[in-house]
Amino acid sequence: MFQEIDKHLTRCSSFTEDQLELFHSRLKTKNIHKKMFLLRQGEICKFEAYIVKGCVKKYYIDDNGDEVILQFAVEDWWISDIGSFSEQKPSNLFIEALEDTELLVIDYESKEHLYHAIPQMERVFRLMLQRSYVVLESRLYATVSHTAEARYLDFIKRYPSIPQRVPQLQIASYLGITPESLSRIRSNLHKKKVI
Amino acid sequence: MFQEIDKHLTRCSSFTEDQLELFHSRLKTKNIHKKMFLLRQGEICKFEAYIVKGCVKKYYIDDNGDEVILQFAVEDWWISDIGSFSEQKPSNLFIEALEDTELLVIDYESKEHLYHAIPQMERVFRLMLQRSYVVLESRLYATVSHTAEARYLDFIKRYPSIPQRVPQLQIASYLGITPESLSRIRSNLHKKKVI
DNA sequence: GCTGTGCCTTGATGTAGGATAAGAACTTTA
DNA sequence: TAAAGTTCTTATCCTACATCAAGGCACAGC
Repeated sequence: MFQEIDKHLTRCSSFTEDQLELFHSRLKTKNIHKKMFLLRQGEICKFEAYIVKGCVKKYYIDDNGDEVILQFAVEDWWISDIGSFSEQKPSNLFIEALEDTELLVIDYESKEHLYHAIPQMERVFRLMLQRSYVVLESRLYATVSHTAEARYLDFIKRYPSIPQRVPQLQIASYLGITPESLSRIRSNLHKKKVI
Repeated sequence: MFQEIDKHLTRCSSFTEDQLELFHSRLKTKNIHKKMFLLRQGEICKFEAYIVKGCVKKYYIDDNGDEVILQFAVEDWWISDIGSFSEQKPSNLFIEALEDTELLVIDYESKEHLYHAIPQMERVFRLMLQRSYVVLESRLYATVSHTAEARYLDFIKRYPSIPQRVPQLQIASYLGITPESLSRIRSNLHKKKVI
C-alpha cells in the first residue's frame, strides 16, 4: 500500500518508522473513475495527491474554450494545483482522470502538521518542487524555441509510456497544437521513417 | 544593508535576531558591471543571489545561436539556476547583468548550513519556490495560448518598471518573438491608442 | 565635424501551424 | 447489431509571426 510512496520519500531524505507511520496516518486513499474530476476551476484545491495507479491530466480552459494541458501524471507522480493549495484560494485549473485512478491524498492541515512534526518533510517537498521547477523551465524553453515536431519527438522520448495510454488529442493539447497538426507531424515523421 | 533582504525573509516566516545575524554572516556582497556574467553555460551555479540594486537577465542560447530570455530580475528578486545549484551540475544558462548590479550571494554549503541551523529557512525557500513555480506555470500557459500582443500587454502590466530600463530587443526575446515583431505590435497598439 | 555602433522601424515575402470541413475508423451505449 | 459518440486523418484556405533587407535616429569616440 505505502511501499511505493515511502520509496518516493526516502529518495529525498531518511525517515524513522514512527515518522513514516505518522505520515501514513495522514494519507487518505481515493479512487476516481475515468472522466471524473479531482479539481474544477473555481474550487479551492484541498489536496496534494500521489498516484498509486492510473493517469490524470491538469489543464486550463482558454479564452476560446479549448483545453490547454499543463501536465500529465501517472504512477509515482504527485498532482495538485500548487498555487491554489498553498494559498488556499480558488483554482483556475481542472484535474481530471484519464483512466480509473487510485490516489493517496493529503490535505492542507495534515501537510502543515507534518511539516511541523517531521522536519525533513519540508526538505522533501522543497526538493520535489525544485525538480518540478526545472522540468517546467525546460518545457517553457522548448515551447518558445522548438518546432512542434521537435517538441513531439522530445515528448515521446521523455515520456514513452504516455502516448500508449493517452489519445493524441490530449497530447496535441499538451504540445500546444491542434490534433490536426499533430496528425500531419506524425504522417511526416512516418514518411521520413523517424518513427 | 540587510534591511530589504530581512524584510523579504520575514514576509514568509519569523526569525530571531540571532538567526538573522547567522544568515547575514553567510551572505557575501558582490558587485558586477553591466554586460558581465554571473553564470555561463557549462559552469556549475555556485550561488543564489538576492538583488540589492540593478537588473540581470537569465537566458539560454538556442540551436540557432539566438538568446531566449527566461527571466529578468530586479531589486528584491532572487536569481540563480535552481537546477544547476541544487544538483551542483553544469548549467545550460547564462546570467548576465543588464545594469551595474549589487548582489547578496549565498553559496551551496552555506545554504545547507542555514537549512540545518534555522529550520524556518527550509520553509522560506520552499514558499519562494512555490510562488516562482506558479508564475512560471502561468507564463507557460500564456506562451501557448495568447498572441504575442496579449503577452506584451500582460508583460508591461505585470512588470511596469522593466520596459523602462531594458531594451526592446531583450523584451522581444523574453516574449519569444523577434524585435521586428515587437516593433510592429507596438506600432499597432499606438495606432489603436491602447498604449 | 564625421563615423561607427546599437537600437528601433518599415516593407516584402515565406512558412508553420490554425480554422474549418468532412470522411474513415474505432468505441461505447442501448 | 444498430446508433451515436470519439478519435484520427486529409484537404483547403488563412493568419500570425519569421526572415531578409534597408534605412533612420541617437549617442560615443576620434
